[in-house]
Amino acid sequence: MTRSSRVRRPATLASLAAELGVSRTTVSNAYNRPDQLSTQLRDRVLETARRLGYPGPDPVARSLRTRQARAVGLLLTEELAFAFRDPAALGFLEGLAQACENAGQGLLLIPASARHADLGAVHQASVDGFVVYSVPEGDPHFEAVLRRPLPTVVADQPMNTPGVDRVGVDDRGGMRTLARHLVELGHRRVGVITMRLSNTAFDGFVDPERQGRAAFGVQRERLAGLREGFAEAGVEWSQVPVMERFEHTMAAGAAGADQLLTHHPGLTAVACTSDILALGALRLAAERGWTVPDNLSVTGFDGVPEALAAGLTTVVQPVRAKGLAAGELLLERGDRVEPKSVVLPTELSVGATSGPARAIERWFSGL
Amino acid sequence: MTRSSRVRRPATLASLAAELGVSRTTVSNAYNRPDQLSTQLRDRVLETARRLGYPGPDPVARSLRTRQARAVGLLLTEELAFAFRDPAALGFLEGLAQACENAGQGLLLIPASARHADLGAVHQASVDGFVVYSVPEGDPHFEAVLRRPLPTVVADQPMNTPGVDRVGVDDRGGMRTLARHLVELGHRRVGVITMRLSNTAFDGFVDPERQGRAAFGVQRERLAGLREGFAEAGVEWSQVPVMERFEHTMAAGAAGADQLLTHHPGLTAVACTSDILALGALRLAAERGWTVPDNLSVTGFDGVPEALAAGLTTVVQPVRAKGLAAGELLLERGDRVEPKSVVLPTELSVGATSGPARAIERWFSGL
DNA sequence: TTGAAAGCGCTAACAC
DNA sequence: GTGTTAGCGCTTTCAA
Repeated sequence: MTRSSRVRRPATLASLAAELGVSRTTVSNAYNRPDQLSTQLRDRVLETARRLGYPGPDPVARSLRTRQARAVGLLLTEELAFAFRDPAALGFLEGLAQACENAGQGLLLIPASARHADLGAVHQASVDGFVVYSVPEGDPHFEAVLRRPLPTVVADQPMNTPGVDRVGVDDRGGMRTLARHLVELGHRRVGVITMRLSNTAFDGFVDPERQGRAAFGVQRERLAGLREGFAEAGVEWSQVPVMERFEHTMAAGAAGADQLLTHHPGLTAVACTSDILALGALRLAAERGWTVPDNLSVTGFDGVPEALAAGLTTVVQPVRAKGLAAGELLLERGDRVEPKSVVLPTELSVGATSGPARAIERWFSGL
Repeated sequence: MTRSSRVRRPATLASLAAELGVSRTTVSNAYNRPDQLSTQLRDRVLETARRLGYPGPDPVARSLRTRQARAVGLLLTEELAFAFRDPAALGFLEGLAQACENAGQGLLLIPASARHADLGAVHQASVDGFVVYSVPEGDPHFEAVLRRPLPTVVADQPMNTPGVDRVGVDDRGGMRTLARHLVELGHRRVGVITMRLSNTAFDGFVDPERQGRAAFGVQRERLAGLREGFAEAGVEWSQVPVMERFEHTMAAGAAGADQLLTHHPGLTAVACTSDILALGALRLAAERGWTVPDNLSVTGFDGVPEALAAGLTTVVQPVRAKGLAAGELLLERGDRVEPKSVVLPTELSVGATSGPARAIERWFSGL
């Protein structure tokens, strides 16, 4: 069978019915309700279909008629390829894919990076609902999703979208616990490296005012958790330098740590709002010849495999479960009308990168 | 705005036209051909749409009419979750996603694991074409794809599907080069660990006859490459023990190596058809207290990050480029009719796990 | 069991 | 710049 013969669409359900001398209903039934017609007739229909090269009911036409697409759309504002590179996103995706597979639904990845300014991809997505993964507040693609008359569940952010289901994790509580851990170890002079707070490219120190205005609610929450945890020990948040990095790579983490520690050489600990950034900070410490945690404590957030393998002290969030929950929330909603919010727990994983604060030693041994 | 009000679909293009007192064409044009009507009228249409809560043209109806879905379907026979765990599959996916994004197309992951015996997901996929990733010969889901009157490109396997585009890598040549490398190092007594040759669960030694019948063409090719490379040095293939493992995990690699080396204690090198298996073999060597490569040489295939980081001698294939090429082949086909085949080069990466054959030493030092 | 009729919501000629 | 007409291919009451 050559490609060209396969690519033409010769037969339709109607033409098949005509050929057979039966009604369209009968042909439709042969595919969709085998119990509605005799076995012989059904076999004759299927056999003739094969002969004519009829590939079965057209899915789009069927969708139009039945009003369902058997697929869920996934909106990420990042480039699609990012989803396959970022370990946390990957875990989420794996869980979501699992939920879809369990329900026999497809998963449509929608191209909606900032590059593509047009919203066509969202408008054109043939899906029964949307999962929105970690998108900043006010994102136009997200707003286009909301305009579609379809059920939607948000994962992580934006938070507090009225009437929309959400699944997230206890970002604030996790970070508060982490802060307490550092406090217990004696750390009072701490610095923070945070992922981007908005989608305008910026790298540098951010004051509390800008922190509060962050378009990424998850980062706001994680910073708030740190603030609360340190406040318990009397550490004034305004005295805690917070370094923002637009890119989310180890290189960005290293550069952020470099800038942070250059301007605040007295820090005994650096808390990062993601593992990737923390791994970068670790790398920088190594470059400077510092021993972790003797000269510097470094912590992360997420609990991605790479970080756990590296022994990073971090807050572990159940990324896979989050993806699974998002999918299930969407797929098993029935006729529920009240929006539902699921918050999954986080857990502190104490690794080998946090230890007692011993700032002075660094000056003797490290430099 | 509450969820329930968003979920209802109140307005259609027709009702909007009626409300406005214009024709449906005009409303359609307002969305699809802004240049076909005056700005004032267009604004009036859009404004009224907002007021009535009309979410814009229904994508399914539009697809039916225009005969395009702006999405490509991806068929993998494995569970979807697998795709997010296997590093080689991940690289492929990343490249493919990139290609889709560049073209403004969605990427639909189709649930088609062996678990779901029904082909509905394939039949129901609203896409403009399919990419099929590494599927065994005779796979029913794949055959269902072929029956759909849509362009299709196969990645890796099955090989030689008439009339269908394919992108793959030089599996055979890569392995031949690897074999020569081992030969140069003096290895003559070698064993092989291969990924599954069919989808019937089997773990154990496989004779050349079963090797030739393998449903996974890629494995056939890699084995053939080894055979040819060793043949040049006069090593008879029938004397080379080949161990098959159904699972594709490090644990499976370790178990395979254990069985292989127990039955053939004289081997000086183990060539694996994937990095994951090779990493498992490495682990086993460590467990036995052997030094690699002094007591045993171990090689892989793929060049995944983990393996490269571990210093594995392996054949590197450009997985990302393969995904990108698959997407581009599908999306940029124009009205080409001749099937096209793209074979990407592979490259030997000599790491720290292959060294001169020194079988005897192992007996003194290792046991 | 089978068939006739009525759309699902939209776009694209083509005419005005 | 705007409207008329004719489907895209299918499912689903409902009646026979």
